[in-house]
Amino acid sequence: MPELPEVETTLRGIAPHMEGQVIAEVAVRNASLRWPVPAAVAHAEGQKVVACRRRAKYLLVELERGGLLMHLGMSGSLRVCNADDTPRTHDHVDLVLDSGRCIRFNDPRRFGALLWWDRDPEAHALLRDLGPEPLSDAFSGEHLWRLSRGRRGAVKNFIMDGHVVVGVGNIYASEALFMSGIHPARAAGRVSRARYEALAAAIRDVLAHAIRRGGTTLRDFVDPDSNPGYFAQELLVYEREGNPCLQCGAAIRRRVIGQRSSYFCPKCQR
DNA sequence: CCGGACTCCTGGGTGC
DNA sequence: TGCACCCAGGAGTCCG
Repeated sequence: MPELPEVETTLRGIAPHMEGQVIAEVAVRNASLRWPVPAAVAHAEGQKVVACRRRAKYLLVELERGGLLMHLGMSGSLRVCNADDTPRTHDHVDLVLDSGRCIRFNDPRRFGALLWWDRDPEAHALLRDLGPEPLSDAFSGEHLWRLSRGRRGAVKNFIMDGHVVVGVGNIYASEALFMSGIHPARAAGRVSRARYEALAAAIRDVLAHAIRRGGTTLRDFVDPDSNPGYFAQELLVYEREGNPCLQCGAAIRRRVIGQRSSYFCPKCQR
């Protein structure tokens, strides 16, 4: 899944198929996702898709009245197919369009979500308290620096906290900290303002680059038209434990921080 | 408010 | 081949 670049790639894949189309049917084969898929998703039927958007890693399908909120969790994906294509294992929900095409939600681990909202998705409990988008003007080194004062938790956990900034998942957190020379376990409150400027720039760069490349392909990510992403081979530290740092040659280390694997260069990152 | 642990679930890889 | 075990991209929730 889906870190932010994969979600953005997914959005760009489905939007042209959905916008302006009427949703003929929401076919739920398995409602037990992270939260039970509510019966209210049927309100989408007969409605035209006004726009598809993304907020953090949530996909928003805006209809004339209300809309759908989707999250891909750790293993979810959407693909575009024909409504009469035979469903595969873990194909839990279809958004069938009047065009005869179908947006099919597949999620082996079922950590994903499909919810309904009535008005103003930004006010939804899941979206309300989120931090800025990393590729927006509201995100900066100054923002990170200000929020981090006095915080003693690891900087890696800090930048992965959606209340601070959205969309920085485990892979890109490791990558951005390497790019800015900051040790992932350093206390967030003990990183200087100048280094937060470098970190914010690295977060932007790594996410923007991954989006341009169509998302990472850590294991089996495919975009909605079933093309794989091509970013994985460019990762600098992630899953490179024991391999030489591309900057200094020291062995990359792996360490669990906040229950997640973190990769870093012990010489380049302080 | 903050930080850490736990939780949901399936599947792929590894080692015996 | 079988099986036990470990690990995995998220993030809400609970508890101290």
